[in-house]
Amino acid sequence: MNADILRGFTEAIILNILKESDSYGYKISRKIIEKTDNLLNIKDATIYLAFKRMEQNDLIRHYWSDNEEGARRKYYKITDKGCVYLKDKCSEWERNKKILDNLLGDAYEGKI
Amino acid sequence: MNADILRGFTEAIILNILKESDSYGYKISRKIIEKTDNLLNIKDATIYLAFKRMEQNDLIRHYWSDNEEGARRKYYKITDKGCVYLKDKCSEWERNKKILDNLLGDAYEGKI
DNA sequence: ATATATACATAATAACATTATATATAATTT
DNA sequence: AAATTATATATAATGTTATTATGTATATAT
Repeated sequence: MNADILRGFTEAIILNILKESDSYGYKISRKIIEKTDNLLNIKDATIYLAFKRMEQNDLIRHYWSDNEEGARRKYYKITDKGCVYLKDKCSEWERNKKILDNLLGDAYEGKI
Repeated sequence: MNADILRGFTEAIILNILKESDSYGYKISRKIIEKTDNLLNIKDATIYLAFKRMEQNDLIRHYWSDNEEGARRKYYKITDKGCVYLKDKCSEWERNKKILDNLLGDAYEGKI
């Protein structure tokens, strides 16, 4: 449940969810838990902070939902810049996987 | 060259090198650069800070080299506890790889 | 003689995730 | 009806770790 390895990738995780469809904090939080079978639980505060950073960097933009009933929801939409960022981050992830696999490679005899 | 994804894994990288043979800061630094073909350059200060933390947690122990000529070297040796820690970190890495692959999986069409 | 490589160390800074806390509404349970 | 839980957003305080900057010292190469 330690999310430290994912440091720096919270934004990419969120962006990849937003690429499928616009969404909002609470739902994204639940989706990550569901998608990872409860192995990764990114905290609400982490997500809202990431939203803030990403909107400042124009990776996402928000709008408020117009539903009268139910609690208000702040929806986010990925921007073109966000798509590029996501693609770059995926490349970075592939590269980093190779690097760390290489550096830890021979420590594996007897995996999980 | 961004080492942020490796945050939390600097210690495992060092321990894996120490598992092969006792070594010291400068040499480990060079070895990581060499092993990753210059893709990962963990800074000296990062390594020495990691040494400090790991020695406090009894993952490694040091001794000074007795060579009269040449600059003095502080060698480090992995402990049993360090071996266990390394093994755990490798499991964690395998687990985290699956999680992030899962979460970024469909953003891949068109890898590096 | 000077520059570069080797070698260690610490303080200051930056970045990001978590915890704690606050607010508010809707739905469910007792 | 009251209390609890789920839904929903937000910020301040804290903790961890990596980097940059800086300092010291010796050995080697130019």
